Amino acid sequence: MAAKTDDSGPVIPPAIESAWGLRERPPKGPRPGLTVPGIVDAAVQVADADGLSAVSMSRVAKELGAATMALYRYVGSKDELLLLMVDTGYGPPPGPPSPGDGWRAGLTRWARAERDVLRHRTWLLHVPITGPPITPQQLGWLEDGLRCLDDTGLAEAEKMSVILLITGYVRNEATLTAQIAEGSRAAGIDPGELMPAYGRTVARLIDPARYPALHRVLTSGVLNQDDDPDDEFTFGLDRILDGIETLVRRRAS
Amino acid sequence: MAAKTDDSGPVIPPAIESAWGLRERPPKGPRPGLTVPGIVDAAVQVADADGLSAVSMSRVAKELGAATMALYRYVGSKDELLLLMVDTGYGPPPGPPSPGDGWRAGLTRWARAERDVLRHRTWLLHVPITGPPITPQQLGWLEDGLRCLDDTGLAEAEKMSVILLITGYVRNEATLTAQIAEGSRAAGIDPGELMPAYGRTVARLIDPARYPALHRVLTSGVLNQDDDPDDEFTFGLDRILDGIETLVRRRAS
DNA sequence: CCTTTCTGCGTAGGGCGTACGCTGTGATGC
DNA sequence: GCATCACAGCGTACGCCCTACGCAGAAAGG
Repeated sequence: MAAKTDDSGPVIPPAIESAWGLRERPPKGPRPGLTVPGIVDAAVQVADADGLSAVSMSRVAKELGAATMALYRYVGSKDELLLLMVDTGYGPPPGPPSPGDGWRAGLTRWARAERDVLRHRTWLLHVPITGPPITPQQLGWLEDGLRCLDDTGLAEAEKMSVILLITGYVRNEATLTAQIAEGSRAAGIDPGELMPAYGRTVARLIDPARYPALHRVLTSGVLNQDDDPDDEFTFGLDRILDGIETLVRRRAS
Repeated sequence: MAAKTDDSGPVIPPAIESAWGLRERPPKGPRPGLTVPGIVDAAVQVADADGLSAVSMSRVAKELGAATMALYRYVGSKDELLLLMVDTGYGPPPGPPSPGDGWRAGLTRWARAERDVLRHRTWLLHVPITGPPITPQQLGWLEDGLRCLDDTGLAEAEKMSVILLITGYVRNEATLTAQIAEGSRAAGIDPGELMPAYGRTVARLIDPARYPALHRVLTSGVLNQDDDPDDEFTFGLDRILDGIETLVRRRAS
């Protein structure tokens, strides 16, 4: 006669249940010296400071003054810890759209919010994603995105596809931007100098006759001007929103 | 007075130079028993058979009947090997668009070609990308994509952005599709049953009052119908192409 | 034939994640 | 007040990873 009677349905990892507040402390035994949120916070701090590759079980444990294996009383595996790190790393969702805003303004705000998070925590992009969102804040982001489409007349499946489309774009754009920053840091050169250097390298490698279109891009000097990454982001986002607008208009008529 | 006098420009890893055929064998010393393409092919075979995580230097060496450290005479690091694996894994680009086709048909064909590759070699999605494309076939894909936009009147920078937008979409879509397949295999359930199971799990976790839009999606039964992944792919691609079409029209007028 | 230069690769070092089992704690039931 | 027993902490050990280093032997030039 326990409170849990949901034998049906797939098994949820213990750490996920605790993220939803569905886990109470067993009455017996010694008091836990650590907590799941404490461990996750420490891991996030390590990732913020030294990148995702610095996040090892031993490093996180050291940060907490505990032994490596102590963590495994709280998380089932490193992957589980990473899942919780993503939930914490994204932070609270941006909130529902303002009542006056249309769907387009709402989605723009939503997309920029995610981009801002990914810009500050580029390690989020390196966490291997293992499944659809299942943690509270992740689903909160999804919720806030879906709400932007409330008055569009799109089918539920279409709303879902639109949200997936946009979040995919944001992640992709953030990945590319982060790569440039990371690449220039690794090469020890100025960030604004990386793409020109890349252009020169490619120009030296390719045969203009075999790669005419690419050669035209290179000689046009596109890579030499360092454009505001914000403009690049807005360009792609506007293209996608234009495409969605076409669909919304069609559904409205 | 060697043939190489390009001291300017960034350093290209030796393995990349050999991929461009810029490397001749030194006249002295014992004959190499291995070749870079042979090593890369072996690594690709391992990835095809057992996934990217099975690709270790020792595993590849074993496949070739060589010792682990022998590989380091040919590739500078594992990352370099991964870079070459991507080049080989993508295979030859799909070729330039047919003369009669418009840009939209051309890009559709181009996008589907990449999707087909990523569907057969899902490990390509797990290779951490470290920089812009620099290998022959990768640049060939880029070339063929750019050619589709030859007659659109877009600026070179815009063409580049469009190609980035589409390849990003294709990768994202392929990642999601692969995750479903991988997740269902890991959970040991039918692929068509995974999303419904996911829907049931989320429905049990969330409070409908706090997640109204999400709750509406779940109760609409969207996740229960297993739609053709091809339709999902086409939906997103058409939205993006619609958005690009708006831009092309504006540039034409 | 000797020297040079390169290949193959054995050894070893420093990571990593985590299975297993021991020690001690501390609330519960008698 | 005490025995019980589930559980927290964590030390040890295993197997895997990448790769720096240096040595033995092969091939070609002089």
